[in-house]
Amino acid sequence: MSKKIQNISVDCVVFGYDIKLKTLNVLLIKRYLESKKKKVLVDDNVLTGYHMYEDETLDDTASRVLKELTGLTGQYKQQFKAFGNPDRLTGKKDMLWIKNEQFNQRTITIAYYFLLKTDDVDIQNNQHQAKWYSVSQLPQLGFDHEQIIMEALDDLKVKCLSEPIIFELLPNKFTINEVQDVYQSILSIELDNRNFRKKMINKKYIIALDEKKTGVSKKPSQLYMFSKDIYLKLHRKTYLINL
Amino acid sequence: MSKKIQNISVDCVVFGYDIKLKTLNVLLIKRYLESKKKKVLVDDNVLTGYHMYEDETLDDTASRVLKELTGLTGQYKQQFKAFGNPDRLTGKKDMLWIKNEQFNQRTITIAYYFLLKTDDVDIQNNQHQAKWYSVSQLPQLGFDHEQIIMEALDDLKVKCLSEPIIFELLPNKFTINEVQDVYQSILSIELDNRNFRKKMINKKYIIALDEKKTGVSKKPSQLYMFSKDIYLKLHRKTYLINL
DNA sequence: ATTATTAAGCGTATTTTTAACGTTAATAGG
DNA sequence: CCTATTAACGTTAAAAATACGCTTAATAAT
Repeated sequence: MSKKIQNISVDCVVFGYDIKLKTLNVLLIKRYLESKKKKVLVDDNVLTGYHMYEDETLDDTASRVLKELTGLTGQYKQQFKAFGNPDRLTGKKDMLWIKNEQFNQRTITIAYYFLLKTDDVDIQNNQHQAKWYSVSQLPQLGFDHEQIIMEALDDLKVKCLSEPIIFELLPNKFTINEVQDVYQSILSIELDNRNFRKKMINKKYIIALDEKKTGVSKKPSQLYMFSKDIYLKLHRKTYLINL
Repeated sequence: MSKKIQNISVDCVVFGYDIKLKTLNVLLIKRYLESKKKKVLVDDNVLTGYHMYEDETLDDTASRVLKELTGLTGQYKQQFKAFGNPDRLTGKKDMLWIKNEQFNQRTITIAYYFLLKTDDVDIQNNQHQAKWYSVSQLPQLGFDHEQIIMEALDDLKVKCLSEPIIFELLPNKFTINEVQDVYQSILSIELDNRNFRKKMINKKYIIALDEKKTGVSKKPSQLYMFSKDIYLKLHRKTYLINL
């Protein structure tokens, strides 16, 4: 077993999109304070994160965090920022009693976010009591984790406008309106359905299937899939100065 | 004096724009290997970076690196990625002799880039023998520093298209053609001068001065300045899905 | 069975932006 | 005074974004 690196951790913002409720969520766990003498439940929530091992890459550590939390592997992940203010772990007054036992050293955390579907996570049988929270209604958060989530969301907002990562949040087969809903959830805006639809259908890498989605809505809706192959073939970067 | 954190460093990619040569450059120093017994000059170049101190923020450390290297403070800086592969410091064979003395521990580095003008740095009286190298003709680089520079450049390419950071590389008063040259240097592309000029002049935050630049070229050229105030007032983000 | 409701989907006019390229203007140097 | 050179203005056509009217096919209510 490889050695833990004590002062470096990887924290993961696990974004999960709920296709039925049309909400972007974050997976959070309850926080415990542990010292040699006692273990106390704190009344707030935190991201999951682990310390790095000596022989791991940063990406490895992030993947390990996700796997232990959700059982999932191979999901889209993105390192977006390192956090390391000296007071980031000791901001709260209720933690002073434990300060010298657990937090006698600075911890720098490298923050990642993951993109997946809430449906893919079995939230019931979960040792960490993990729960989904809508990004628009976050509960009380521990440490600097609210800041970390907000900066993850900012990065996601920028990135989803220029890269097709939105499809990481949807099933393989989706309707145009479902894509629109994802954008609206992430960006907190309203889009014109007719113009959005036109734009999407014109993309060569959005492929109409011989299949319709029935039952859910009034009129059955056309199903599409995203072809990463076609996207990659067509997209050598075009530079558009847009200040 | 505060304690050094042994396994966390901040490496800085110092981008300097040379307005006369129209090149984007990186400031590099010669690499030395130091052990208790000897100090040897290695035949390659590296970025500057220091270990963090216990009471510093990451931004503080980055600013300290730049100040010690160039004497400058308050320059534009951007944290862009953390690097931490287990083998990142020990890739080269010539370093095996020193491996167990200096590099017995993993070092994670948080990488920043800075934007400034080559003119602002006094390269002559420099204790580190720092030198500018064009990003298109980089010399032999130590560790994983070539990768770090390339990823910094990638980030800069993306960011300069959506934020007005280009002006960090230019003097307060500049011509439209000088702005175009910066874009061309960073992006390695050619732009149509007439269309570029039109686009720039139409921006409300690009302000024509009562002054012309003479002597350098044939026809005297109009000088402009960038107003950050106006930019910030006008720019609530507009969302343009551009996949 | 008929009708109202609702989400899906098509179409068209207007404005804005991009892209391609022709032309004129002001200087330095001979 | 002529020429080379860089600055700067202008025109046009194509493409993209925006705004908005209208039809269609299902389900739910009467």
